Amino acid sequence: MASAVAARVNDATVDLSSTVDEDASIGLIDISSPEGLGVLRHSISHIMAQAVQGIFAGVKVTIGPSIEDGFYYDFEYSDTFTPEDLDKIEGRMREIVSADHPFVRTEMSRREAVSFFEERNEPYKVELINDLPEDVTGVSLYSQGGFVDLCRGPHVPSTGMVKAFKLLNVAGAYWRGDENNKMLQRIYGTGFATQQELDDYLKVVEEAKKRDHRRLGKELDLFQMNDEAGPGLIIFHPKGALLRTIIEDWEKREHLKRGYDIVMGPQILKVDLWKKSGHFDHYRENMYFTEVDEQLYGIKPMNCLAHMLIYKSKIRSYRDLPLRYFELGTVHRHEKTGVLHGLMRARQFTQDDAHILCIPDQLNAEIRAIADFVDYAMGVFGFAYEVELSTRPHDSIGSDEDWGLATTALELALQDNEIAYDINEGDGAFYGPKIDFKLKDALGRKWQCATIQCDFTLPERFDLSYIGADGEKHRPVMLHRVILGAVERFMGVLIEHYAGAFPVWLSPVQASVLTVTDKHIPYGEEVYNRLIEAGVRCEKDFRNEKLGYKIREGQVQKVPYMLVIGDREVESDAVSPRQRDGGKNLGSMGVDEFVALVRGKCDRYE
RNA sequence: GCUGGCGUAGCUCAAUUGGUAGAGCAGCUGAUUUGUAAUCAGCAGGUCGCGGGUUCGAGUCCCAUCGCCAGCUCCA
Repeated sequence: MASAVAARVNDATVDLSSTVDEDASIGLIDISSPEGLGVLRHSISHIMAQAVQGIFAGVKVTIGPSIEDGFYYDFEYSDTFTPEDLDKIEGRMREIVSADHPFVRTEMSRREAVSFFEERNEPYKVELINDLPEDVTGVSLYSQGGFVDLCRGPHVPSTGMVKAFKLLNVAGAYWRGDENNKMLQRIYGTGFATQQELDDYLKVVEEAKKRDHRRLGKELDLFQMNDEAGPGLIIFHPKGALLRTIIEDWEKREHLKRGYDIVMGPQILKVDLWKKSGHFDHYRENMYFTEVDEQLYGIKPMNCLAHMLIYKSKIRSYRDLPLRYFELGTVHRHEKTGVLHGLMRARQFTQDDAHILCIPDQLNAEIRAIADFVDYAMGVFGFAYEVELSTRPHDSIGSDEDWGLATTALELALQDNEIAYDINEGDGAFYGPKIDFKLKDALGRKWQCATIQCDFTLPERFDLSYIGADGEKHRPVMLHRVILGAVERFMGVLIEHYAGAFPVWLSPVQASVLTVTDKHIPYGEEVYNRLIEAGVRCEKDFRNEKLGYKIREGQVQKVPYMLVIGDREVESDAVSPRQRDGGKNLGSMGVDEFVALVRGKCDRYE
């Protein structure tokens, strides 16, 4: 702990929700450690609050925690903060830092604290104290340079500890995260132990912007969103549609390998069926409807209904189960405009959806098989993922017994597969618990892709049954599950993950044939045709441009291989592939050899 | 949906205090025939998101609307 960035922390133990610890311990903490960094950022947020109140009269403070990549503080203020204001605030913060005010902890009884903040006209702080559990008798306050804040701590010893910080942006946020509450102004910032780390972080953020899938989607000519078509609707261009086709073909093969049946349902179904399923009552706000011949139809926001009808189309025996119905199901959901986000959150999208109907005894094996499938898929596409188990929410239907059974089934399957998971209390679907698999995108956002959900409701509502060995009717259990989630969202995550430079098997264009001069066009044409015939996804660039120009364009378009065709290639009936990654020239090889090279990169996924 | 910001050529961006819209790239034409990340020249391209208003005059100011971006909320 001799490091220059080590800081003494006045108190690392007292919690606001506990009674005051009279002998608050003095700890040591390294502000370059994750915990220490959180403390540092929290201290910076206090400094920011001090600066804001020093500059703008009448600002009321609320809360200001550290978060994953920095910190924020929420303020109530009559005017709105501008980017110029952020500069001003930053300037004032630097003054506070140079003054090196100590952070001083004091303790008060609840009553004292309430009157203290009432006097200072800080109603949000008063509310926070009043909402503490009844058994809390005292609270802690921290002050630095005359600014006092209700806070459980800990903090760094003094403002001078702060070496590197930056305010990033201002945005709205509801008081206590409730949209019925007043909207506050949230100032985001970040801080690090050293300036170098801050600079590195800002560079990463900049880098991440460059791989934003919406930007790359345009640059690589994959898709567009169009005002005239409508918000949240994706129009796939040839290369995007090809990428999607490659993914969907992979899906179909993999599902058939695993004993799924491919099915297809209609896009619209009579409204009565949606009433029967419960969607009309629970999900109407997000549905589109259409009326034909005085009959109201619901445009499907989910694919389950047709699958229910397929199951019901004849009497099922226990010998038939499990039945696994798979559909690349296109759904429409009327998402609020503010949540739309390129491919990641659209109003029309296609799920790699399946419904598995099985005997309760088969549940464990089915869930484990799905978890294996997900793990395999993530490996194939090159992703790490996290797993969460979401349990019963307050607003839910079904018996305690069913919930217990289903939750246990999910949990046991995870344990049997030795998968680490977090519990997400109360975040299940209203009809059953679920396992969520989450991927991280380039900006560190987590996206739910795969999910496995138990459902007792639909089999009940549709009165599904099978004839057991005992000759009696029994109710099957149902699993909803997706592997990649929505194909569109998965493509968005893929684009950002690979920054558009897809592996060969996914690249919509695997190779581009480039001629050096016009006289090489006939041989170039021949090579191009042979490649197309061999199934290599190929483009040709026979324009009258210098080679360097065409190479550059191929690199910008992230084509895995560029085949330069000049005198040498014509004479030897060969190609000389240039590799996208690293720009390495692979040397002269026959066309067949190159085809084998490309196929070798794709085979294992077929 | 909420708060804030932003909408100018296919793309990325300019346009003093309101005074007739400009550049680079891409596109087209021509010259050039070129060996691993941008050859040169010329041409063309915009109802400044859409609709109102203020003004002698609006890309610029005001109102409304649509869309996009960030965050919040939501995410059966």
